[in-house]
Amino acid sequence: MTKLITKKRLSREQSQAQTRECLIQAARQLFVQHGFGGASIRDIAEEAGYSQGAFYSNFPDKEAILLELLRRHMEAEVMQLSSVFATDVLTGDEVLAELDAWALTLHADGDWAMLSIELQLHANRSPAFAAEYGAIWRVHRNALSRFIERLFEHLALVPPAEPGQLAAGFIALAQGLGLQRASIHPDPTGSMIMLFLRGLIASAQVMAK
Amino acid sequence: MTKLITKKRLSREQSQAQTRECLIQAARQLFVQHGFGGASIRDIAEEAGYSQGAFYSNFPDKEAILLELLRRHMEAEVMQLSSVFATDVLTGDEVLAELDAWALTLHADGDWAMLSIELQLHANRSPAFAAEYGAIWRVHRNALSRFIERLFEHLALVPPAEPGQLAAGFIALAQGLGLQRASIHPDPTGSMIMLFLRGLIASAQVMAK
Amino acid sequence: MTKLITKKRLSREQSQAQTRECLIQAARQLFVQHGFGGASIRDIAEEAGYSQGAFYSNFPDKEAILLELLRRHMEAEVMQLSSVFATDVLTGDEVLAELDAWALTLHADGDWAMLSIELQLHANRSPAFAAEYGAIWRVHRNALSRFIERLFEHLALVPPAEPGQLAAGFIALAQGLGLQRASIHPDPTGSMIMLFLRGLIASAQVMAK
Amino acid sequence: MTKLITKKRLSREQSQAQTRECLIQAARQLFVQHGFGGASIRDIAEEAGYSQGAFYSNFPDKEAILLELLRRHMEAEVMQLSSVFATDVLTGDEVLAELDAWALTLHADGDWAMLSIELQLHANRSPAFAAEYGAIWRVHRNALSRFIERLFEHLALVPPAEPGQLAAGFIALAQGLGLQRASIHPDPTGSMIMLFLRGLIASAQVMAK
DNA sequence: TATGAATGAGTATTCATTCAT
DNA sequence: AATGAATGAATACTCATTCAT
Repeated sequence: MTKLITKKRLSREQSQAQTRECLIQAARQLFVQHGFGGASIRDIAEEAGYSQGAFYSNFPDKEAILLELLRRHMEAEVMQLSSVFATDVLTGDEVLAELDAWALTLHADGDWAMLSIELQLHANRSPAFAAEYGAIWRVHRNALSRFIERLFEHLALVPPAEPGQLAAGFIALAQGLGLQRASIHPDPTGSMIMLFLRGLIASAQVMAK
Repeated sequence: MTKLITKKRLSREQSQAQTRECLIQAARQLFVQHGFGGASIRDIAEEAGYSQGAFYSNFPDKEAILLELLRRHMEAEVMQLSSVFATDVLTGDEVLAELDAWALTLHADGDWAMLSIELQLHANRSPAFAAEYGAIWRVHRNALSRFIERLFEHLALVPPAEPGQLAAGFIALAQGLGLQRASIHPDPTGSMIMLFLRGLIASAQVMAK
Repeated sequence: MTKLITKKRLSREQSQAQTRECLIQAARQLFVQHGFGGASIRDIAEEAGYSQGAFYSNFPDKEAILLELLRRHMEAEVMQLSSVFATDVLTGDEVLAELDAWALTLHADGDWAMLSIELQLHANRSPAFAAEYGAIWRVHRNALSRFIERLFEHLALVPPAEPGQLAAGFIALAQGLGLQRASIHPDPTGSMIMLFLRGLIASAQVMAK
Repeated sequence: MTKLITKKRLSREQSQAQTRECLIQAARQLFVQHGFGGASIRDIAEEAGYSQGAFYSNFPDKEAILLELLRRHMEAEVMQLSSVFATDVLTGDEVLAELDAWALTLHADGDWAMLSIELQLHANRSPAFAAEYGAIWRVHRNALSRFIERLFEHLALVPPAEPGQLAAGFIALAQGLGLQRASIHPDPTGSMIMLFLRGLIASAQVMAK
């Protein structure tokens, strides 16, 4: 997102918020395209239509803008999942339908897949970043985990493994497919995830009364 | 692996092979630790105990050593898979046991997961590299794909999707789990993969006679 | 020219202009002394009293500073020639006197000869540079060419060859003499040029009415 | 010139002489194409079909092969000029015809023009090289100088300047035109030189009896 | 707040040269 | 005499970061 040239006078705060926003969107785009290491602050600032100095007026360093992106994604993700939880009474088929929709969502936001991998990789290397990242990741996994739990309850089946582990597995699958999608071939991320999920359901045992 | 200071005289060829080997192992280690972009040739050469020039006497550029690592891993992988194919008469259960062993292998080589992701990411960004990488990747997937095909034949089941796609799915899962393992928690990649595989088997239809 | 340490506060623009100027003069000196290939950016920056980064804040690459030097010389050259054209009514002898003065000017700027050769050599090897260089060179030759044309008109003589070719010949002579001057012996470039010019005049035919 | 693969056994000396010759021709070609600084020893050795070590078995360093090229050119040049002097009785017109032929020779050996400039430039920068180069250059100029002297004697004219200076002027002109020829336009070096020479003749005074 | 010139440490890569074979 | 792996210093160029304006 490039700097908007507007005639309306913005208050100081509004104007700063706009600068921040432009920088964040530019960073997002460039991290996705070239990775965290491959995107330079100069390029981010330029893409946003500002100077390098503007970057440092808004963020202490390069890592900070990556964390901001993570924070934003988490917010979106949480909202999405909680909207699924909103309607509490669902049949097993309805839940699967919801999941289908969620899987397609993953597919749609192709950018996020790459960004998510950048985040993960950076966490693997920067302990400071790992702490913040880990916390957010756990929230994400727990949400997915509770979802899976509920799904099996609805179906009156015993999950074939601890729900937390299944959740981690699905996140891994989504990340791995995202990694491939960019280069290998246009692949059906969504349907792949559903395929594995249906497999898990098929192999689950009926719950003991 | 640092340069070995040996008193034994090595022949020319042996000495060169040693240098090459040291550089490759140093590169492997540093690529895993800091990523392709994060590992400098200076560091690789230093870690190996040689000068930067020694690197360029052995490899045309930085990408070349990454490809060499890929080539080596593939050789190992292919040997491993073909050893499973060696004994032709296996019951369904025997094949699953073999697979269990194979899945544990994946887990053992923890480094490879990270390296594999570096490879994939670099391919996503360097078209020249992507060409070479893609070729090797396809070989890998096809080997796995034929394996899956055989497995379902043995079990007299119809695979729930095209074997090539299932293969890609398992590779994605392994990569994604590897990505998590380094930072999140020590998790049982192998058993996760078996879990999904058993699910697929459970959801497959019996083959029509 | 080394960085001037001044106590006076300079405005932003003035300070940048000073940096640029120091770099240009340092580059000029080192290109003359060691050639384009032999002068490193590190040396240029150091000679100017700045960091290498300062160079790249002011010029996109090494070629750019060479072009800047060319541009500057051309401006000076064009101003000089146009001042000769200024007074329109000149007798043949007066024109020759003007030329004598101009030829001595060539001699004065001893450095330029070497720089001019560096420029030409670099153009012979870098097609990108050749394009820019060629354009400026043609302007130079055309100015000289028109001058020669006018001179022969004044003298009512037919030039013994196309003025453009004669201009190229004089430039070649000046460059060749410059090349020798640095090492062989201190020789009077100016008078040599006049000698050849008077020869051409002597061998020219009287213009038909 | 690439290594010749011959079945005939060469004596040790012959074989070394062949290696030397190949290296010299390869160096000649690459110095012309890329300049002295731009041609690497690795490239020269490779072009000749040998290893870098072979270069150092035959020449102490890079400058040595440049000097060897100079020495060879001098031999050729001296032979050429002395063949012109061979026939002692020539009319003025015959001498001009000879000169025409000589001028065309200059044109033909386009390579030498560039090499000559490389030589001159390197002499301007390396005092050690300059000493050797200067000696050879003076021989060349003196030969040309005596030639010009004789020409004017034949024509019974007083040369318009010291013959040594005229000789230097013609060499400069030839070098300058050579410099331009590579990049600017296909130009008539030979005829340009004759044009200037005829001019000098036209402007010369008849010799006092 | 935002600018962007300047810094200094870093990058991949090249090269003349050495030396054990 | 010829090889070519290895060296060490140099090269053009990039980048996150600082700071006077």
